[in-house]
Order: sequence, then structure tokens, then C-alpha cells
Amino acid sequence: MSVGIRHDDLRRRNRAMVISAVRRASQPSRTEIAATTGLSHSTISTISSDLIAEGILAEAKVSEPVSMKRGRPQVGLTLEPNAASIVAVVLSLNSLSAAVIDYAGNTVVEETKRLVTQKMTAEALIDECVAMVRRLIDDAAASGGTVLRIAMAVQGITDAGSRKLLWSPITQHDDLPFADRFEQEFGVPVSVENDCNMIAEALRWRDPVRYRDDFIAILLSHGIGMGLVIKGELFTGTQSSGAEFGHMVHRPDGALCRCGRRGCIEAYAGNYAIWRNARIGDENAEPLADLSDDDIRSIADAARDHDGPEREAFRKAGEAIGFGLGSMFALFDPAPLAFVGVGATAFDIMEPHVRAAIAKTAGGLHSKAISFDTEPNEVPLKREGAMMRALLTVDQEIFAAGTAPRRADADVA
Amino acid sequence: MSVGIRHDDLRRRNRAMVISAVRRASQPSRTEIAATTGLSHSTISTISSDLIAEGILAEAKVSEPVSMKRGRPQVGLTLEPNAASIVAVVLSLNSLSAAVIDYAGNTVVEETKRLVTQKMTAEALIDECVAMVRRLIDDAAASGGTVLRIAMAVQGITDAGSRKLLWSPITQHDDLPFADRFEQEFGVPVSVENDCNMIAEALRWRDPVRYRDDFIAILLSHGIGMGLVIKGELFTGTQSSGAEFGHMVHRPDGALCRCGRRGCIEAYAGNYAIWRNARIGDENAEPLADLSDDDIRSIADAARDHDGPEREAFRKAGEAIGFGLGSMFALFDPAPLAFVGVGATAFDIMEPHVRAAIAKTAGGLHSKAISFDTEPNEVPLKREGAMMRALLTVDQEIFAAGTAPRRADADVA
DNA sequence: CTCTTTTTTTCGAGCCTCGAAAAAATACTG
DNA sequence: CAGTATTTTTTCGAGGCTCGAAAAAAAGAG
Repeated sequence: MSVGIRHDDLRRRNRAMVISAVRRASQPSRTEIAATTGLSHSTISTISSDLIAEGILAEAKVSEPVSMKRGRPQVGLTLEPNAASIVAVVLSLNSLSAAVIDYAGNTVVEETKRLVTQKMTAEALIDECVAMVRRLIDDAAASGGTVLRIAMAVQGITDAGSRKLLWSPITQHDDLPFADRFEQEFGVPVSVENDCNMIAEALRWRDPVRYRDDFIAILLSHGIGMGLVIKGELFTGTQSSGAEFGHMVHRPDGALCRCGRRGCIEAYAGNYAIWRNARIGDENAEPLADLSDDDIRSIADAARDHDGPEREAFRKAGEAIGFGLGSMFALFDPAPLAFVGVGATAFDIMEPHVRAAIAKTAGGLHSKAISFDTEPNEVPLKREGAMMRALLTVDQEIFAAGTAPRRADADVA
Repeated sequence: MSVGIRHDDLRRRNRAMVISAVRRASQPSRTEIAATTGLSHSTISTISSDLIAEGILAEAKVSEPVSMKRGRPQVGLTLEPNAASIVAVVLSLNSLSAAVIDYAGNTVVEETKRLVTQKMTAEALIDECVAMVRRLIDDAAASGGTVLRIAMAVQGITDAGSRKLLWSPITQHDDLPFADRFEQEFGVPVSVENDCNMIAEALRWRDPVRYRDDFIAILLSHGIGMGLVIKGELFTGTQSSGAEFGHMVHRPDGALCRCGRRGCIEAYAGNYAIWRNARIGDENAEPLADLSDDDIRSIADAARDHDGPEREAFRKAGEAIGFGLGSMFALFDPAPLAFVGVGATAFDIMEPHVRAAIAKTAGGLHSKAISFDTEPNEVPLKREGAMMRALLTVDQEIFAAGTAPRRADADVA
């Protein structure tokens, strides 16, 4: 069972609250922080002056005072960009990109490279990632804080501890120990997480009003991925990264899926499945390994233009997604949805079928009210998500603990 | 966002830890509590003497000292039975039962009554429940502590705030405001929760080793219910009680379900569906309103005896459950399962089909390792679950806060 | 220049937990 | 049977943390 609260935990948690409030709001004053955290002004004052002395926060320059009120003007607090930096790595099919990002979230240096991931050995793939990160860290060495975390967003299934890539469509190899290798090379904690979970994390920061406590990100790509936030927390498996929406069963013993099984949602709604239904017309045909975005766009154009196998392929895709969502909504009530990736550009064709299918299910009570949004470009979302993941762990696990370099003279007593 | 930790929260939380440790273990000593909570001996000593002074805990009588060790013997702490009492109410199809239970979990008085729930008005149904609780409270008035909570376990969907029964197969009426009526009548906080969630809660206390942080209770009855514990918490919807496993979609546009939709798991695996497949052979036949346990047992006997429509009916049921579990396990990794209710007596017939179906899904990687258990009698589980629910809220929300009657002379200072 | 208003800091009080030492309660030992 | 060893529980002072009230700081208003 969970452990009691020690006296020193108290300070750590309240420091974490303050840091989190500053990261969330833009330049909140001490008074605002006191209001949002419910702590007293004196506590906020003490904690924030500590954090400033430790070089974690800074007072904002009052370039343009929005005062207009009388009284002492509020002083905004900001994150000190040089307090630390982190590395965000995004590995997808045939593409690797990474960036060094400062503590305030600004990109310092970045790099993107094409790889033929499916033909590389496990060693070579990891080596490429390590090499890119090393280049970037060296480039960024002059400017800013030391790298304290590395976070990686990767297509595929990761373990619950965010250490390994258990399985991925981008390579034939299993159990790639990214975290161990990175930690060995760079000596900082590393997490490796499913890219759709990172997309969900990013959406939360992009639009905290719409994507708050409960929402769903669905990546419509070669496969179907999902990032699920329930009651304010990323929903992950107990053993793995979880939320493999694409492999829920749509039709028992149905169409052949890339995973070798039958009837998965992905086998109807993944790019390869749409292509297969539109161009071959055989649900049992072997799935293609890869497909360009243009292929999907041209099928979508044909589907919009006239009735035919293309339109039927999207109907089947929409239906599979809709019934899948309906089954999910039987388990935990509907939530706002974001469809991300190239498939989102064709979502207008699928949407009526998605809604029609949901309406046939237990979740369909509210099918009209369920709100969809689309975002075609998943790449920046993945990187932002990985970035936020890394920054938040720095906030919570390092700076909240107050083990940061403390200047000897910074004490009041 | 969550609120900062105030200084007084600290005490409240640590008191809650101590109470919880005593409820969980059997007569733990102060030393053992210190070990499990991670708090210091002095803190445990202070808190437990407070709790004893407040009449919440008591020192166990050392009738049979198991010492055998030298040194001062440990003094076990127990819950003081008269510190409070609670009422657990269980409402199911055509049956109502309730009990007054003391703070230590012993039943003081209980009553069970048959009703024709489907023919009663909403008013009459609520009135019956209120009347039974009033009788029991009056009976128990002489002995023990005042009633501080009422918890109700009911078949059907409740709202996320545990106030109302939104929908239920036991009545044609919707939105039955049980909590409001009870609170009005008895002036104590009331929660109304889905019976399967209470079954899960009960399993956790019956066998905390097997049913710990992640497990699933499935009620095989006229319908199919589920109680889901993930990462140590009951998994509920954001709007409703959630986990309506029975209404996940097994076959799109498939068999006619009691809910009016098609292809739900329940339409293959509920008692009425098994009976329909075995006796009528038409998936579209109107579902029966009720069915005796003996009907199911006789179909099970026939299925065990010879191949025929009965065996086929159970095959279809097992398959529906298996594919449904497979879809769930795509979302959150497999966990130990308990099958509860009359259907569990026939689970031996279904099990191979359940496993075969799971093996065809993404969750099937571990299909051999998934562990099933059965418990035919759901009634005591529902009551135990409701009881624990009520007792835990008394622990956490009332006694942890320390607003309990404090004797004036009980202070050390 | 003085008054008003608002933000931020300072200061003492009150809790809470902790570690060390003391007290309590029992078994072992000769 | 008295003294010693051992284990549990309580006591006590120290150190931290948050809080409220008051003071200080920093502006605009008149």
C-alpha cells in the first residue's frame, strides 16, 4: 500500500505545485500562483524566492506593464531557460528526428534524418539515435543548461517502465533497449514512450481547454494508434504502453491484419487496409509494408469524386473506427477526439460512417454530441509531447526535490 | 489543477494511513504499522493514542499471546466496533436486502425481501428500500454506534457521483434518485453504485493477494456486468458507473440485445441469449425478461451431456466473452479474472472457447497465462462490497479528519 | 506630495514529524 | 528468584513547514 507522508514530502510537493503553475500559465504573479494552488501568499513567497535563488525560476522583465491598475504591479514569474535542457527524440518509420530544448521549452538545435528503419539491424538503429543525440548535445554545449533528461517518442509498443521498445512496425527486431543504451551513453535518465501517448500529451498543452481531463487522440496512419487520457492521466497498460485501439477486434475472424491476426480495426482502417480495399478488393491480401501519403490522398480524392471501391473502402474504415469507439465508450464514456495524421485529411469522408456506427452502440446515446477534431501533421505533436514529458519529469523529479545547486548564501535564517 | 498541500492535510492523511493499516491487517501492532506506512514510531504512537482516545481504535485483548519472543509484547490494534455503523443495501432484480454493520465489519441486523421490481413504480421501489433501512436502523438502535453512511449496490448504470440509478434492467424507470431520498430520510451521506463494482471491491478484501492492483470481475447473469480495477482503483466512467462490458460490440449488426441494439456481447453471453440460442435458435427473438437459475443449469447439463444446440449456445457465449476480453486487453493488458454469478457454474463449458477467442486477439500473447476463477454466488459479494465502500468512506472522510467526538480530557499537552 | 490600492515580504505562532533517549514489559540465565 | 537482555511503546526536544497579520514596497489618483 502507499506510504505515509513525511514532513519533507510536503515542501517537495508544494515546490512542484509552484513550478507546475509557472509552466502552465504564462508568467503568473505570486498572487496568481497563490490563488491557483490554494497555498498562502507567504508560502508562495518563500518557495518562489528559493526557486529563483536556485536558478530555476526568474522574474519576468516588465517590458510592457499591462498594469492599468493602481497598486504595486504584479511581477510575472518565468522558467529560467538555462536551468536545464532536455533532448526529445522522435523515431518513426524511416525517419528520425531529435532536438535539444531548453528549460523554458525553446528549441536550441534540431536535426531530422531519413533512415531505412526496416532494413537496419537493431544495433544500427540504436546507434543512429545515439549518434544524432550526441551531435546535438555537442552543438548545444555552449548555450544553456546541462541536459537532464532524454525522452523518446517511438511508433510501437513500449514497456510500462518506458525502458524498451517491445515491438514496432518500423523494425523486425523486438525488445530494443533504447533507455539502457542512452543512459549508458549520456548518463541521464531516459524514457521511451509510445508516440500516440506523446501526441496526447502535446494536445493537452496546445489546447488545455478542449483537451483536459478526458480525451482521445487517434493516429490514422499506416497503422492505427491511440493516446488516451482519462481522469487527467495518460492511460497506459500495466505491462506495456497500452491503448492498442487498432488491434481491438472489429469483426471476429475478419480481414487480415498486419499483426498476423484477423479482424482488427487496423485491418479495415489502416492506410494499407484502405488501399487494399480500394485497389485490390481482397481483405485477405498481404498488407503492404509502406505506403506514401500521396497514395492515400489520391484514394481520398477518388472517393470524394465518385461512388466506387474507394468510397467503399473509406466507409469500411469509418465503420470499423466507429464500432471500435462504441465499444470503448461502453467501458468509459465518450470524450473529445482528435484524429491525427495523414488519415485525418480524409476524415471528412469517414466521419458520417463513424458517427453512424457509434450510434448503433451503447456509447451512441451521445453520438451527436461527441466532438471530433483533425490535425493532419503528427510530427510536431510527437516532438512537443516528448518535450513536455521530459520537462515535466525535470520539474517534478529533480527541481521539486530541491537538490539543485543551492548557493550557500541564499538562506534567510 | 490539483491543490497544494496544507499543513493540516498532512495529519489527516497520516491518520487515514493508520486507520487503513488497521483495517487491512488483523490486529497490527504499532510497530507493524510503522513498518508498513513508513512513518516513524513516534508519529504512529501519537496518532494511534489519539485515535484510541477518540474511540475509533482499541487495543486488542491479549487473550492468547503468541509471543514466544522476549521483550515487551506487541499490542494489537483493532477497530472499535461501536465507533460507528453503516448500512449496506443490495437491490437486484426482484430482490432487496440490507444490513446494518458495525465499524469492525460485523453484521448487526439484516433483512432480505422479494419484490417484483419490474412492476413497481419508481416511488414504490424507493419507498420499499427506505422502509427496510428504517426498520433495520430502528432494530439496531440499541446496540452500537450511530449510522454514518449508507451504501447501495444496484444492478444497472449509476452516475459518476454515485447519486442516481440512471438506467437499470430491474425497472422500466430511469433516473431513480436513491441517494437524495435516503439522505433526506436519514440525514447521512449515501452512495449508489453499480453492483459489479461492489463485487470487485469485495474480491479485493477477500483475496488481496490475487486481487490487488489489476483485476476484472465479470458477472455472468441475465445480463453481463463488469467491475474493473486498474492500477489499484475502481475503473468507472467519467459520467456513469462505466465498464459496461456486456455492451461492447461483438458482431456489428449481430444478435438482438436486451438494450435494443445489435451485436452486444450480452446478446450472445447473457442468460437470455444462451437460452435463446439453445431453445429457439433465433438470434433475433425478443429477449426474455427473466430466467431462473435452474433454466441455465439445465441447459448447462445438456451441453455437458451431448453435442447439440445447448453446447453451441455456450460456445457462442464463450466466444463473445473471449473476443470482448481480447479487445479490452488491447487497451490495458490482461489481468486476473473472476467470473461471478450463476453463469460461473457453467464456465467450465465456456472456458475453452473463451481462451480460443482470446488467443486470436492482440491480448492473446498471454492467453495461456491469463488466470480465471469462478464464484457462483454473487449476493454476499455485493453486500460485502457495499459494506467496504461505506466503511472506507467513514475511515477516510470522517475519522481521518478528526472531527469525531473528542473527549475533552484526552490531550497530552 | 500625500493618500489609496495592490503586491510582496517579514515575523512570530502553531503544528507536525523525527530521532534519541527513556520507560515499560516480557523472556532468558545462572 | 534476581538480574540481564530484548523488544515495544512513549516521551521530549529539535527542526521544518505553513499560516495569518502586519509591515514594506511600488505603483496610480487626486
